[in-house]
Amino acid sequence: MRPILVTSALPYANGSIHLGHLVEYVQTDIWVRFHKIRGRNCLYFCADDTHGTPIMIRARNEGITPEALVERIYVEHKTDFRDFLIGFDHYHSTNSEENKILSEEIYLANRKAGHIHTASVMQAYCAKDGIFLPDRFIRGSCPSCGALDQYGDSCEVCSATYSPLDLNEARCSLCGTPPEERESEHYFFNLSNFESFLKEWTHSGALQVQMANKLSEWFNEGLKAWDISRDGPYFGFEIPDAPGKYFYVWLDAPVGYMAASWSYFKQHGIEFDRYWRQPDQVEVYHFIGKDILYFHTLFWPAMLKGAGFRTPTGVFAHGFLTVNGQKMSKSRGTFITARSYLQQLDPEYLRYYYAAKLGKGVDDIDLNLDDFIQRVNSDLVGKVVNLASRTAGFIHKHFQGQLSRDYPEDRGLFKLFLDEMKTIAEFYHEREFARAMRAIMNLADHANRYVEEKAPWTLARDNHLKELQETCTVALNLFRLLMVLLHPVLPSMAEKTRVFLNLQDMNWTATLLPITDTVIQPFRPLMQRVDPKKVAAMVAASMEETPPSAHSAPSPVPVLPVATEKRVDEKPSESQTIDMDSFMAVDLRVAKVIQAETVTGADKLLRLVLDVGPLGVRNVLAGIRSAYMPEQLLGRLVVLVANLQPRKMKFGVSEGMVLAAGDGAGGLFLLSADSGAQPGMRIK
RNA sequence: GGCGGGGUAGCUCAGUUGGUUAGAGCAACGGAUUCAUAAUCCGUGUGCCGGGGGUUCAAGUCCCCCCCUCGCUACCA
Repeated sequence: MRPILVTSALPYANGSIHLGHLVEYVQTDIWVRFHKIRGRNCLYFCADDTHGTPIMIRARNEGITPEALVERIYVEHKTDFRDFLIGFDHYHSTNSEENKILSEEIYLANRKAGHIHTASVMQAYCAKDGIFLPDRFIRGSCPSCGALDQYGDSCEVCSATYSPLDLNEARCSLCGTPPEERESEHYFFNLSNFESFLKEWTHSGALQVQMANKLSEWFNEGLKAWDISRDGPYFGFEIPDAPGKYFYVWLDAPVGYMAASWSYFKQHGIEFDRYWRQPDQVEVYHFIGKDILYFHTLFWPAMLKGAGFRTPTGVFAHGFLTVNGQKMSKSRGTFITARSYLQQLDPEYLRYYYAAKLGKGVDDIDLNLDDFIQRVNSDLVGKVVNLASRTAGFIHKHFQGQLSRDYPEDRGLFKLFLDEMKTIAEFYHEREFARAMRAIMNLADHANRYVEEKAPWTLARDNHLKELQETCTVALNLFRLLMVLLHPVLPSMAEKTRVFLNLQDMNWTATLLPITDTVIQPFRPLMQRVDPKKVAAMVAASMEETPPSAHSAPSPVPVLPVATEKRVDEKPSESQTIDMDSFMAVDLRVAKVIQAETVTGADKLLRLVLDVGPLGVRNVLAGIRSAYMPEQLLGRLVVLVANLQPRKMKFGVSEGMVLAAGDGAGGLFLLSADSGAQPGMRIK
């Protein structure tokens, strides 16, 4: 079996770990632990994602350096993960030497291969703060509905999307200064160069079907070049040969997977290239949330491919977390951090509950707190722990902790369990944890039924000691198998079980033999039931916590920054020649603007009513509001594409298109016909 | 607005290529039991399978329309 390398997405070093993040880390950790206890060579890596404007700003607000902030968060994250029993082999940081070296290497290799180009970009710039402002750092009133204090990219009230430069009364959210437009040279990664490779890769079985389908939507829309640079000051790595330009945080974030492993390999004498250059040697899997699919299934494999590295064997996406059926919310107290959870509750409750909900798909999962209490108590305490609790007493009371010399007749239960374990192993491997948990609890029911029917309390009363000892030996053996099965989910309880039963380990080997003729420890509660009061206390405490800053917006998923800046691609598209017929297929006409008006709710459109002579009157929605006032268009002659398929839009049907020149960045210039031309004349 | 995923018992969810009286766990209710962290065991479901049409001998499962919900995406024509 080839070794496997597994990662979870890197949490952003701008905030605390919360229950939404933990879905992914718990899911990955269970999968990794499963493979490990079955003896497979498996390594699990992760790191803090440390770069970008939000980190820089937060550090500035706190009056510390970004490095100091990142270091502090690193310790916090690491502690949270440790306490949730997430067993990384190494937890690293993207702000590391390894990451810098690898990011540069990947960039330079791609540049050498011709996958990088530059282009000019218009962006909002705050002169006072001296930085280019990401969309989320600009606030103003929505140009569409007028709602106050909205982000620069979309309106939370009417859900309109727009450019930050279109906001009314736009202000830098840091200092309140109105931003100015400024041009800057940016570096782009030519994603479209990888289209055929990506199409092949995404259908190679590396992805879940739902994900592959989503990908084909993106392919249909066309792959766009990716803006990978940001202007300084920016907390990140400076781009080689480009002073003042930095890698966009999303460029070096996934490289963090490699950097983390490299750091580990150096300490353990493992060859880096074996893992990252030779796809036939090792399997590489990334666990991610479905929100960052784009980065992991397009940019990331393309970057790796372009730089001559191997690509991932699989990318597994999961859904979002809701709490009590709704988005996590601070006002409802359901935005719960890892730490507030731990202050009240046992991490294994949550690990089990998530396991009981998770499948291989990308569906969202719901943490219903009442269900959580019932489910954990009933399954873990009532069924599993109870099995040991109800039989161990007899073993100590009557046999000084000694199990039967030989494994007794057990109605075939031990064998049944072993057989079922094969199915359950398959479930684990397929990430069908919910099915696995159901199958395990079904076995627990079998075991409890056995105890019920043998009625050891009656055997004790009637002094049938041999049978009593045998019955309890069987029950404890079944309990042990259950705990081996649950080991990936409940590592701490598995360890307590190991001590309790005096076992060498709790591994899941192919040849599990019954334990007999041995002395076990006195039973001690292996898990306390969930106390509803503590759950309530946790919610209450989460309700009191006010958001530390406006920028850590609540989100049900691991949040990483997303590129949203507008960009201008200077590179002319590959122009092919067309024949005369193709050109003549376009029916261009002179048209006269007889009416022009703004469109309510649309900040880029003008509604034009055009006189096209013999063709009648046309209604056209044109995206030219940024350059023209309606009044100045009245009576003007323009060029109309008359046979364009009518387009139904949110604001009505557009029956054609008026031609204008523009580079997408700044100006927009309508074409017109010389005086003397008449509406409806054909242009050719 | 467009695209995609959902909508199945009080709760959380399964339901294979359409085929017998639609399932599981938890909760609830009735009974048993008392070894066990008020745990366990037996028994109990009149669920318009979101609504309405349609195809079919037969539809939760296929087709069309609508409603609700979540996500992505849109001011471009």
